[in-house]
Amino acid sequence: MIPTARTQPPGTFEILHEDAHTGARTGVLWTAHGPIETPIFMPVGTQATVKAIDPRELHEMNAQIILGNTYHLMLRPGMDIMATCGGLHRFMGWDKPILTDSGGFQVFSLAGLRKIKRDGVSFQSHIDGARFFMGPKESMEVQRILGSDIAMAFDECIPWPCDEAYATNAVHQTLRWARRCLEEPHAEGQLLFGIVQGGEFTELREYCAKELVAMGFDGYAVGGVSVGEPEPALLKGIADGVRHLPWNKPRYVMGLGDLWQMTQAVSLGADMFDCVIPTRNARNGSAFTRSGPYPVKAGEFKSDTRPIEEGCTCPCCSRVSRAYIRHLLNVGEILGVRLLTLHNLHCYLTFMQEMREAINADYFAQWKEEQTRRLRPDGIRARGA
RNA sequence: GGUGGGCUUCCGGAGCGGUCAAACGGGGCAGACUGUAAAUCUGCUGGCUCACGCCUUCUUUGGUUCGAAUCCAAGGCCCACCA
Repeated sequence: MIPTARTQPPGTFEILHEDAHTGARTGVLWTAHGPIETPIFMPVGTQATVKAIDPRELHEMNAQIILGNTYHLMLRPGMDIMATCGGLHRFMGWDKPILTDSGGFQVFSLAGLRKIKRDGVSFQSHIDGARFFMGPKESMEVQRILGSDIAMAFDECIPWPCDEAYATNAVHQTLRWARRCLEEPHAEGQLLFGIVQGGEFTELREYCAKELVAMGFDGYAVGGVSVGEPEPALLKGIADGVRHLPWNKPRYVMGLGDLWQMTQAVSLGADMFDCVIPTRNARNGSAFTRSGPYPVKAGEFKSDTRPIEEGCTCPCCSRVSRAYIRHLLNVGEILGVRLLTLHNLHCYLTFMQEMREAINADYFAQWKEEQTRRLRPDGIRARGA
C-alpha cells in the first residue's frame, strides 16, 4: 500500500497521486511512530482513550492515527503522572501515531469558563472549578510531555456567528501564539501544525494562512469550522483556508465531520480529518452507514434482524442484528455502545480507504458523485437503508 | 371468620373539597449531537382540535355539596395481622 521502500524522517509528506479533476490527492505522512496514509480519518481519543474502544480493536480496524487532548490530559491525570508513565503512547498502550489538540478548541467549547488574555487563556476547570492558565508555552510543554507525533499550535477557535472585528482579533491572537509555539521546544521527532482561523471572512482566512505559511510549519490545519454554521458556510470556510496552503504539506480540517463533508473537503485538497461524531453519536444511539445515519434506538428497529449496515464486515455487523444492538442500547448495556462505536468507526475508516483507492485509480470525481447520491439524496437522509 | 390497610392516567407513586388531565420517577416515542464539560441533552406522552378551548378520567354504584380523585354508604378485588 505504501510504496516508499524505507522509513522516512518525521515530517516527510509524499504525495502519491493527484486527481486530474479536483484538488484531491493521496499521500503518506511520516511521523515518529510510522506513516499514515492520506486522506485519513483520525478517531478522537480525548482522555487517552477512544471512548469504549480498546487500542487492539483500533489496530484491527486499521486506524492509523488517533487524537488526544492537551487540556483534558493536563487536568487528569496530570503531567507528572504522564511523565512518570512515559508519555501518552506508553500510557495508553498505542504504538501508532497520535496527534494532540492544543486546547484551542476548549477556548470555544468552554467559553463560559475562560477568559482570553494576551499570553493565553485562564480557564476554570470544568471538573472542579480550579483556575489555571494555558497559553502557547503551556500547551507546547504539555504536548511535549505527552510525546505526540503531531502537536497543534495553541489557537483561538471562534464561535459562529462572529463579527469581523472579533474574528480579526482572534486571527492576530492565533498568529501571535503560533509564532510562540514555534519557538518552544518539541519532543523528539514531533511535528507542529499551524491553524488557520478567520471565521467566515475570506480575506481573514487568506491573511491568516499566508502568515502561518511564512512561519513554516510541518503541516497546516483549518480550524473554526463545524462550530454550528450552516453547511455552505462550513464548506466556504474550508475552501478559503485550504486555498492558500502549500501543496507539499499536509492539510488538516479540524472537527470534520460527516462523510459527505469530508469528500467535499478532500476535493478541495484536504488530507486529514477528525470528528467525535462516529464515537459520540454511537453512544447516543445513532448508526452511521454509507447511506447516511439513522437512529438504531428507534422503535421501528425493534425486531429488525438485519445487521446495522448490510454488507458491512465489521465485528458488529458480521455477528449481530439491529434488534440486538437496539436492545442493548435500550437497557443500557455497555456492549451496545461498544459494538456501535466499533461499527461507526469501521464505517468511517473504510470510507476513507475507499476514497484513497478511488483517487489512486483516477475515478475520484465519479466516486464522489456516487457518494453524493447516496449520502445526500435530495437532502433526505436514508433510514436504515 | 375477625380487625386494620389499600385500589390514581402504560408501570411505580404523589394528591386528601375548588388553583387537577392530575406532582415526581420509570417506561415509551421523537429530536439534537461536527479539533468530546456529552454512554449526554431537549421535547412529547387521556381524546378531539393538536392554538384558545372542549370532552372523557382517578375500583364500581349510589349519595352529600354550588363544586369530589379528595367526604359518606354499599359492592368488588388486593394486602397484613389475628383466628
